[in-house]
Amino acid sequence: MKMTIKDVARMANVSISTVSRVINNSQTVNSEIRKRVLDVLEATQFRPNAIARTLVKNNTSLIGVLLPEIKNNVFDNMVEGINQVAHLYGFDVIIALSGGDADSEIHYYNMFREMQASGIIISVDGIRDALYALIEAAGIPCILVGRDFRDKSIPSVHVDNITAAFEAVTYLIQQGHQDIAMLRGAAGDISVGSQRFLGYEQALKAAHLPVRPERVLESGFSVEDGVTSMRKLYHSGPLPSAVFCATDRIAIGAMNFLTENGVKIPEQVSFLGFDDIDMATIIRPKLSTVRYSASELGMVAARNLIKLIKGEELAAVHWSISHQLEIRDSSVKHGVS
Amino acid sequence: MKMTIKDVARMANVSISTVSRVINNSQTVNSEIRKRVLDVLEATQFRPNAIARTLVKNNTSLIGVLLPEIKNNVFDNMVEGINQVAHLYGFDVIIALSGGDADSEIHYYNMFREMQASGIIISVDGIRDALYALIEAAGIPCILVGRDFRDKSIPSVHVDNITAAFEAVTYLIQQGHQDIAMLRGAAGDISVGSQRFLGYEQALKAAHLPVRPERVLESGFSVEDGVTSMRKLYHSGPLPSAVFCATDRIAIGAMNFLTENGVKIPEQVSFLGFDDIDMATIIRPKLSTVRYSASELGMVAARNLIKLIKGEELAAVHWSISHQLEIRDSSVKHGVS
DNA sequence: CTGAAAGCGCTAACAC
DNA sequence: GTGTTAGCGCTTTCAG
Repeated sequence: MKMTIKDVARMANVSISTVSRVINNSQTVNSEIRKRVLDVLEATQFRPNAIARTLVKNNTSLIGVLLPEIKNNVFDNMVEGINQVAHLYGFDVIIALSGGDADSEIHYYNMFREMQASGIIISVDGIRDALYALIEAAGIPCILVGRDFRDKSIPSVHVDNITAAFEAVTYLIQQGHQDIAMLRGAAGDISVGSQRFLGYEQALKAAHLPVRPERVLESGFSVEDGVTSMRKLYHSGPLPSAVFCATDRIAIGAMNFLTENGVKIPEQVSFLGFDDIDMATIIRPKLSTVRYSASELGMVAARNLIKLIKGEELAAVHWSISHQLEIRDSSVKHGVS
Repeated sequence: MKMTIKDVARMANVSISTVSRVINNSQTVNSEIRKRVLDVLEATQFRPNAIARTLVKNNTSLIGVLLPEIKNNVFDNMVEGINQVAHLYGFDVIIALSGGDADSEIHYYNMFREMQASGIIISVDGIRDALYALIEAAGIPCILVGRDFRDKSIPSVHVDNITAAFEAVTYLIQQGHQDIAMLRGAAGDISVGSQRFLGYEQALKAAHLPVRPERVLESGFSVEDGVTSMRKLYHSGPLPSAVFCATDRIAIGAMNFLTENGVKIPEQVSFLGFDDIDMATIIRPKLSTVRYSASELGMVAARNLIKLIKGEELAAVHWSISHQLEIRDSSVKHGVS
């Protein structure tokens, strides 16, 4: 069943180089012979061994994408963006899922490397030292996506989380809210949640409002985490008048919890999320949120990775893509009912 | 930057075979020499070229997974299942996204093949003839996931869509509903939507209820498609008392449309979905649906693929995994308010 | 226990 | 325009 060029050559009564030439269209071949080869190729459904080809040509047209998970909508759109521009330039993209596990990240990074991938796009919430060192040591074109990695030297594409969060919270303040809680994601100084928290903090300070620790809840980034955090907040005293959430998923969980406990949204509590996932417009009330284009994130990453692969000069090392406030039904002026 | 075993050998003052032996632990090497090599390996962060290794060993431990998209929650859980058992057996899994495009499917299938993947898992809504022929010709271990492919000879894993839909609609009938509409997905005899429609039809017939074409709406499988279909139904006369949807996403769109038009769910119209995606429990009312484990789908697929790869005998060619009705808040007895 | 050498399937000089 | 041949980087006999 498994054939080689040699087999094809024998069947078509030509040399292996001739077969290689017609497969790759690399040189003109006598049209009659060419046809003979083509026929065998068709009849046998032969496919050249890319492994062998890669070995001699010493380059692939493969882009590896390393993701923690795909449950998150954002990744899906991002991959779509990557796919789109990669295909434009003739690159194939393959994806590996790390599950957020550090060992797995290293494992798959090395797998891409061993597969001789031309470039790698990594989306991690916070990059760990070991991976970081590996990327630098390996020297394969690589772009980080997601968080603001401006403190690092590896190129990255991201949303300006701090500014976006600052603007979101400032909007809430302008709407008259003074007691604004934040449901941030995981703690630690490496995560998206931390950057969005920074923006929250700056906005409050700019408005001379106190940052009260008891109004800042730490958790994961999931719907369930939103429920948990909100439950804590709910049982710890009077409700804030607005809640800023590090992700839409957190916001959705939190809103569900409140609704089930008879709290009216947005009349009693306003909500603002981040990411603008599909669900944001599906739930009721529709979620006000910070929108950005995840597919643009992917496209910018892919485009620059390809430049890197081709050895072209990069215009910058870190790119941020734009964001907008998308005000919908989960937030209103303070005091409105 | 890019090194070979040769470089390592030179640096450690040994032969390349010795280096290979310590990398692969394939033969005992004098512990002192071994250490010398290990040190160089560590210092240089050297990684062997998997391409070359694969070429000589003529096998990879790679499983390729071909998906139409990842936006759909079901795929995410499925991949998780695949990952889990693949890792158990020492396989790496890589994913490619076809976007549902026929050419892309063939392209990526061939890519996996050229990469010498040991096996391939393909999730397609309906498999097209060209791909099918290719799979048969290529002779690489392959498993289809998703639809019921019992009419085909390529092994498959799936939910028994017909039976599940039959049971779902029968439940609705037992609840007193007589006028039950169906929002099926895409038409054509190859899709999941068609099988679920078959179950709907059988249930009505078994209860001696008429299958009225004007109560069956065709569309895609998305939330937006649900809105569109429901709008049509809404403007075409009296509302049915219950609606069975081919996917949860359709159901969610349809429910949103109705809610926005002042229709009470489930008091006026009961809803039943299919898939039990995350959103089903997040929206209000919580969606009654047919539940199955997508990760089980993935696990069964991976397990059997690995058997195929190892040349072991398969207990069957087609497996269906179990399903349950998950009754929540979107459906009630007919006439209850 | 270690090194030399053959060869995996393919491409790309290089001859003819 | 076609065939012969030398590797690509690695593993694996086969000698020593």
